[in-house]
This record gives sequence, structure tokens and C-alpha cells, in this order.
Amino acid sequence: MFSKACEYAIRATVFIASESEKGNRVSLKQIAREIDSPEAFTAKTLQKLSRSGIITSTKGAHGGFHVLPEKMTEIKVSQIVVAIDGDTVYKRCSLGLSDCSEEHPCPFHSRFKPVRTGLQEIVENTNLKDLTSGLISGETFLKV
Amino acid sequence: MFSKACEYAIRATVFIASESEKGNRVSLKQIAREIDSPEAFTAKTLQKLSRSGIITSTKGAHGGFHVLPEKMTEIKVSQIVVAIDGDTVYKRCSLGLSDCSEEHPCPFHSRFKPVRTGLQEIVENTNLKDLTSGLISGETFLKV
DNA sequence: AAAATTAAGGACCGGTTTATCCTTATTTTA
DNA sequence: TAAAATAAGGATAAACCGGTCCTTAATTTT
Ligand code: FES
Ligand code: FES
Repeated sequence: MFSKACEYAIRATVFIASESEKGNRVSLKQIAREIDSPEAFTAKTLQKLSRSGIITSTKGAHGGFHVLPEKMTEIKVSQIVVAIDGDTVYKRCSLGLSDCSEEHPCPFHSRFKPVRTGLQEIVENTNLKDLTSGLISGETFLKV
Repeated sequence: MFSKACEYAIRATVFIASESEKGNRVSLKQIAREIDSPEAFTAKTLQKLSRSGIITSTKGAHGGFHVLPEKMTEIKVSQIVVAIDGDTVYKRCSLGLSDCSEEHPCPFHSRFKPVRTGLQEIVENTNLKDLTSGLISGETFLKV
């Protein structure tokens, strides 16, 4: 569904966001520990998220990553997905035809499209705040 | 969503099934041409489908692939998917946690699960006949 | 000013997926 | 019986993805 990099990206962003709510910046090392991901690889995807303006990074001692307050409701999961995987998840034909359209649909189109649209809707309508709340209340988890 | 091999597998099976309805067997060459897929690679996935009992192959001149009449309603898309990609599409946690459960859900679980279940339902409730009908009537396509 | 801390980023590695090529096995046709 | 047609399958290659390592840059602390 999502690439591994994208899965790490969402988990990392949710963790960073939840710590930002508490007023903390977090280091790469902490992130990798909390979401149980390979450190160097996670670093690459954090760089992309940072360049995309989803998270903010600060170098040097006491540096780390955080999410700006206004981003908590502004940023939707879809923006993370697009930054890492592109928009093919919502666009691509289920059977690999070069494009998906009503005019030239594959045999699975009519059944598949509602599902794909459902996915698109949840990622576009879920923001960071929506995801951190369960984490803070202890109902949801980012590893194991 | 599905692997390339799986996309070819579904397209190929739908084509073979539609020709079988007309009483024709089809060769690898024809299949690759009709679904616009690389011949040798497609051959491999057809072998898997054959070993899984989804399609039937016959060697020699005038040989080729076909689908047995009873399979037309018996075989569901899900069986093709499982034969090629396994069942991870319906099972895997959206954020890559080692398993997806209500007891230890990731932050996206409650939103994602209905979508994943929707996908599972359409692949499990769609059989070959369902997919060939549109193809035969010219409403759906297997290439470009 | 020096040392420590931290992110950025380039170079590289390994496995899986996708894809090709060539040989072998089986069946039909001539 | 020989030739042609066709699928099966092994060996190999290319591309991509996930992952590691090491050096550099920026910032803070001492
Ligand atoms: S054309 Fe295949 S999903 Fe739309
Ligand atoms: S636990 Fe992540 S989708 Fe269910």
C-alpha cells in the first residue's frame, strides 16, 4: 500500500508531532528508537519531510525535529504520502493500465475505484492532531 | 497496491477466461500481445497460476492456456492475488507495525481498516465471469 | 577557541522485483 | 518419423528499494 519509507515517515511525523505538543524537540536517535526504525534510513525520509515543510529541523547540540503548532491541523496524512510516495496510490489503475479513466476502464475499475477513493478520503481528511490524540491517551502505538 | 506480476496475472486470467467462454485456447504470445505485457515474464506468472489450479495449460502445437468452465464462477480475484502476492494486502498494518490488531492498533488503524476490508470484499466477491462480461461487451479494456 | 552534539548528504551494498535469453519437454502436424 | 508449435523452467541481468557507513555542515556548550 504505502512504501516502507512512507510508513516510517508517517510514524515519525506522528511521534515528532506528539512530542511537539508537549513542547519537546526530538533527535533522530530518539525517533528511530520510538518508532523502531533503522536510523540512517529514517534520516533520509526525515530530510524529505523537512524539505517539504512538514517538519522542521535544527542542527547542533539540543537540535532535533519538531512540528510547528499551526501544522498540527494544517498537515494532512496525504501530504506525507505525496512527499514520499507521490500520488500514484490514489491515481493508479488497479490492473496497471497506463491511466485510469471512466472512458477506458479496466475490468476491475468500477469495483476498485470506490475503494481507492475511500483511501484518498481518509488520508486527505486526517491531520496530525487526529493521529497524536490516540497516541497521547495511550490508545494507539507506533511500534511492535 | 498489487505487484506488477499480479496485475499481469489478473489481466491475463481475464483474457484467457474471456477466450475460453468463446471456446478458444490462447497461446502465451497472444496473451502478451492482448494484455501488452513482457512475454517471458508473463510466462512465469502463468506457470504459477497454472500450478495454483486457476488456469489450465496444454503443451504442443495447438496448445495454450484456458480456464475450465466451472472455474468461471468458482475462481475469485482474491485467489489470483493470493497466488501471486500472498495475503498481506488484506492483513498488513498500514503503518508497518508487525501485526495489525484491535488490541494494539497504530494511529491510523481505525480509519484504515474499513478501507482495507472494502478492498478485501471486492476481491473476494468478484469472480472471473464478473470481469469477462464487460470485456466481451466492449465496455472494459485490458491494455493502453 | 575547542569540543561536543546533532542534522545533511554522498557513496555504497544487498535483496527483491521485473525482465530477458536460452534450453528442454511435450504434443500435434506434415 | 521428422518438423513445427508450444509451455516449462534454469540462468542471468537490470532496476529499484531498503538499508548502512562515513564525511561534512551547523549549532551549542565548555
Ligand atoms: S482503469 Fe483500472 S482502476 Fe480505473
Ligand atoms: S494496526 Fe495499523 S492498520 Fe491496524
